[in-house]
Amino acid sequence: MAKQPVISMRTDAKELSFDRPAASQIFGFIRDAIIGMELLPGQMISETALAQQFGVSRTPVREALIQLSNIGFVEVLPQRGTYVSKFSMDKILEARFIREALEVAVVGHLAINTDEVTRLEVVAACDKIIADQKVAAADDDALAFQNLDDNFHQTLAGFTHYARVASLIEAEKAHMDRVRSLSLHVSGQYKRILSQHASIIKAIKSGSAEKAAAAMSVHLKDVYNILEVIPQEHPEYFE
Amino acid sequence: MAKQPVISMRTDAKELSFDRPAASQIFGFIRDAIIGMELLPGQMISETALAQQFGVSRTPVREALIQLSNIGFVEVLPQRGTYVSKFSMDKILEARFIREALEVAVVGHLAINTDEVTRLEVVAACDKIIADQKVAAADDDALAFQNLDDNFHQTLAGFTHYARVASLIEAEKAHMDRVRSLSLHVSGQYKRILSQHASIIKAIKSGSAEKAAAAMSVHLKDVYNILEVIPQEHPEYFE
DNA sequence: ATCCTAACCCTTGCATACTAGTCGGTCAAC
DNA sequence: GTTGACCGACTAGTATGCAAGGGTTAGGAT
Repeated sequence: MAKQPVISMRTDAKELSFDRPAASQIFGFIRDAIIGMELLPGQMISETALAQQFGVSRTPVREALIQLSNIGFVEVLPQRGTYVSKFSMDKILEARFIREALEVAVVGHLAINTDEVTRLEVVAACDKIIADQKVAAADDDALAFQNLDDNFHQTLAGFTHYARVASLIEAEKAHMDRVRSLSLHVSGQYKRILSQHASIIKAIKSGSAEKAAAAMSVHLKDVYNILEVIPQEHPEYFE
Repeated sequence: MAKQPVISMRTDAKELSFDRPAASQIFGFIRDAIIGMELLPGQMISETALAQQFGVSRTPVREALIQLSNIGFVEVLPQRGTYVSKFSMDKILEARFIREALEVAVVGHLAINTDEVTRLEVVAACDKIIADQKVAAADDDALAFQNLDDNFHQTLAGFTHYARVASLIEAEKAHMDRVRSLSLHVSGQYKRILSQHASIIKAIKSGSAEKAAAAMSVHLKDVYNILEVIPQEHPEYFE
């Protein structure tokens, strides 16, 4: 009946739970697949195929894809198709700019616009994360180290109580993580990243907004520098 | 046939052009209506009513409303309805925080990471806008002054060539403009705003990132201070 | 009069069908 | 061999109908 052999009908059929909107769940699945490079930059995404895989109609899939295009993960070309976004140096630099602007403001805010009790809470929470990161570094567990890095930056943003700031930072970081997953030089960077994290916390503890901002700025510039070799290694994913 | 008397079938029927997706056009119309306070905070929005007014089906209207909920202009409650977002001091402060972070970074970037030719272009473009604003202030034309203010900030962001930065700033500013439209004290502020704008440009011209950032920070804090009286004047729009 | 219940109407979420635009291949004309 | 019209198989955009759940209200029992 179907012209397509429907070979992979169940290949990666994900189970959707019933207590949450399907569109939102599908959004999460596809986003994770893109970050995890299961869906490759430039690859076409078929609304109908996804609808079959998830066992739903095109409508929720379509709504998920629109959301993904908002955060720059896919591009939808009317009447032509929907494609996983390729990387571009411009977009990476822009993501770094936005993230640096926000995170610098966050640590500056935490350093001066909070009482000492809160500041100590921040320091305690982040010191714990740094300690865990040292363990992950000793074990050479890049994935755990990565997750703790996420945790570190989200914890800082979380203490501002600005929920959207945290989610913006997370979104910008996700773009970087997608690119970074192409390269695994990370393990060589443990020590530098750890000492940079420590500098940021030290500055917040001392109540110096300038030092905190400067430390965060140094950290992010350094982290993004790792990405500069990737376009040559994987030109097929860039545009 | 219809249970509704269809009284206002044509009340504000907008014409949609055929060369662009309906959903995107409807998004623009509703967003402008919300900024212009034609749709009031807390007011319910009916998908079906809007579909009738625009002469389309619910689908594109629905997609437009989802987009609007992403930028925080409406809230959609499943099975209950879609409502224009009310204001809240928390959200206003957060919008200010994000905007300040980005705009401070923008002027800092322009002050140091550009060659002198570009910097002179920035200064020239902004000086022109400031001159126009002086005229608008002399005429007491608040609307023109407002539009030029938009222009000023968008021009600065535009020179970074980071398109998403500009659009993020615009989005955050839109939230403020919506609140500000409740109050028309603006006319008393012309002189201060003008001199603040001039300070920002002067700092960029001198190539001092610190001074430029500080000047922008002062400006934005001052502008948002105007909003602090509004919750008392219009508690019905706040939550 | 008060409380509980059930029917109804409204909402958004999803499914399905249809429209129109684009790509790719085939085949005829030159 | 090259070009161009045509046709079929895709695509996203839109229309419409149905399902599921919350809110309100009328009506009956107490």
